[in-house]
Amino acid sequence: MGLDDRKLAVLRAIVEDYVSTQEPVGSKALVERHQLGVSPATVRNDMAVLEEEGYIRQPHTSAGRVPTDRGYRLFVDRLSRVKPLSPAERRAIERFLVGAVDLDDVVHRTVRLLAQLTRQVAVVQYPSLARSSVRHLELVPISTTRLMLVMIADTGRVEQRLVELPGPVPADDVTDLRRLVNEKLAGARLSDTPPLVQALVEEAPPELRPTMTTLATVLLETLVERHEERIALAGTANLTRGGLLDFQGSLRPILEALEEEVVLLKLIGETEPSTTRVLIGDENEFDNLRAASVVSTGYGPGATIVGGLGVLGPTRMDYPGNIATVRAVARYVGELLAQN
Amino acid sequence: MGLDDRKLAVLRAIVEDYVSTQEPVGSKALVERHQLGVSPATVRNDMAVLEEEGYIRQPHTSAGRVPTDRGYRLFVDRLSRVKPLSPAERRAIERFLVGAVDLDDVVHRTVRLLAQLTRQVAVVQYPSLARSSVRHLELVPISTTRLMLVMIADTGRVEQRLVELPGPVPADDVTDLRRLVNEKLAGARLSDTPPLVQALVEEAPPELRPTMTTLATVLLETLVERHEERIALAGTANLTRGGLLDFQGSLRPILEALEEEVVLLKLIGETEPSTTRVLIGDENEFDNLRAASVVSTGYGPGATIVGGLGVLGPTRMDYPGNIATVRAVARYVGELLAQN
DNA sequence: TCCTGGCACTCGACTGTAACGAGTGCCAGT
DNA sequence: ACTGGCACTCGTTACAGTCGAGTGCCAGGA
Repeated sequence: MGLDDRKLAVLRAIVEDYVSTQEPVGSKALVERHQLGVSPATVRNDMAVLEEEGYIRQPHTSAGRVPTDRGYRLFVDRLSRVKPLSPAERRAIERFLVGAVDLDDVVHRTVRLLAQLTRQVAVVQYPSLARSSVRHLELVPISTTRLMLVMIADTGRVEQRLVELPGPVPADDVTDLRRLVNEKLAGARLSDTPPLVQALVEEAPPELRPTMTTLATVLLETLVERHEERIALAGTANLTRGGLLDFQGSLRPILEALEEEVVLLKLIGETEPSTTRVLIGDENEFDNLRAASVVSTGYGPGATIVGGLGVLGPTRMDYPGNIATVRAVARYVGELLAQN
Repeated sequence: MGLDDRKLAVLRAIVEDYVSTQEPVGSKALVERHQLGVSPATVRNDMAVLEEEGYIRQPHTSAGRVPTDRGYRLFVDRLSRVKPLSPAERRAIERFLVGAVDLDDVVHRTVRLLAQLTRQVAVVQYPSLARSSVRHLELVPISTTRLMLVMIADTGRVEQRLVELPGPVPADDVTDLRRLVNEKLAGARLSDTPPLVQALVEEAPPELRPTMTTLATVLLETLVERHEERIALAGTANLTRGGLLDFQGSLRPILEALEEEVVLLKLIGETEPSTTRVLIGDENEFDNLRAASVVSTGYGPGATIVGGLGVLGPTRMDYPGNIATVRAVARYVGELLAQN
């Protein structure tokens, strides 16, 4: 159980070397590349202890050691300081995000930026509707029996949905509906809307009742229940770095997982306040992603969190660097959102 | 030069066998599996001719033959009939597309469906704005100096963009602007708008002039010039089938190409009327995709084409099957759009 | 008690050799 | 014009042997 300072230093050295060389690291190479002040034999003894405790393992007898998930965990928790970003990186972030005109634009730029800086797969969740407020609801007549419902959230997100009306509705009624809906819902948090929508139906003047009922259904369905979350993804080509050594030879499970929005949301969707989360190897709940790690954090204007973003890569990744980048990008995006 | 019927039959057999087995096919196996009515030796002679003409090649001496891009081309053009879809496939298409509520929804379902049916990477272009007409333009005040401009196209596409106004604009003016803009632009084809937008500015009453100018700039920028095209992608995990044999071992170039919208648009964006297009191997213009083939076609309500869709996979793909599926899906999507 | 040098051992990576067999090209015969 | 036969090619597989990185253990020394 006793892991003295030197053993920890050895573990740190193993993680760092393995991450950069991608090859099992042996005792001799270790003392050569790090100033440990002891001989290979001593390091070997330490390694034996570390292995017994489950922090490292040998791919096969007579090979060097490789960190286990548990080893990475210890490394992340206790052995690494977050790497400060280089000025070049800071500049890249600013340059990349300046000039975004749109929420869509912001999200796309962000996800590409993250992928480029970390050289991993990047994931950005659009501001969650559940954490947004309604800024405005617009009803646009498409035909006499069809409306386009457009909702604009305070985060800049815009959602639309076609509404099939039970019968023809004159233009004046649409104006009334628009007014009623906005009076009731504008400014409300999305998560608080269900009772308000209910009230809308009950308080509607009789002649608008059926239309309002339809509208209410769509509102609840689209804006609260259905695919209320959106995700942007970039950098899948980065999975092929380290030529098949990571991910034991098959990208298939990873690519499959990346196509599932639900999976991505669980991985990078914000949960706790604003801590950066690191999921190493099988710490995540998906079998397909047992060989992958995820670094994620929440972002939002000011102190509030409206969504999550992060990167996914092999367990053998540069945790300190990626943590720093993810945090920095999240902060910049937050500032950008705050300006709007 | 003389390719008699039997030689063509041999080529067809080679393509079919290679596509299904993924292994170079030899003369003996060929006569066993197809009723060619001649001996292996004869087939060998035919093969020698086919090789000389560049339709097939040997990976190495004493291996079977493999079709070249040119061979696939001949196969597609002259040796294959489009495979009729199985009833199961037809049912799958209908089941999948029924119940779509949204343009977004339609596109997402379509792209997943295509990926699933063909077991390739599927690409669907959103209805092109250039080929759409404006149904309605909405201006939503966000603050006194900011508007959200929302455009709804007749294809169901909705685009929005934040407009930073030169100065505060009262609500009444916004109403006027909305009316003016819609009077001028509603119903116009997007591609015809530039002169109309110009006229809008010139005809605007003096007090609205500066605001209208800003609005006009954004309109032109966002709706006509900038990322006016959108793309949905699915099935990248299918690239890993045939375990690295296709794509000579590295998915990297393919994944990189798939992240470039421009590339995808060039590949599946509609061009000629409504023919199905097949690009085999290096027939496409991208180095990264020399090992890939693309089957694509246009879709749209009725006879008009508003966008493209297709699949991308290894040159060794089931062309007749994929052509049939792509066409069928395009037709169904067209019908779906026509209903709205 | 802890560290070190030494030593025997393991085992994957690499090399060379040999046997195998799928597939070919060519030719003489029908 | 097709066919059977035959020699040849060459990748694949199996096996043996060598090499060397890396280990575990132990006895000796600070």
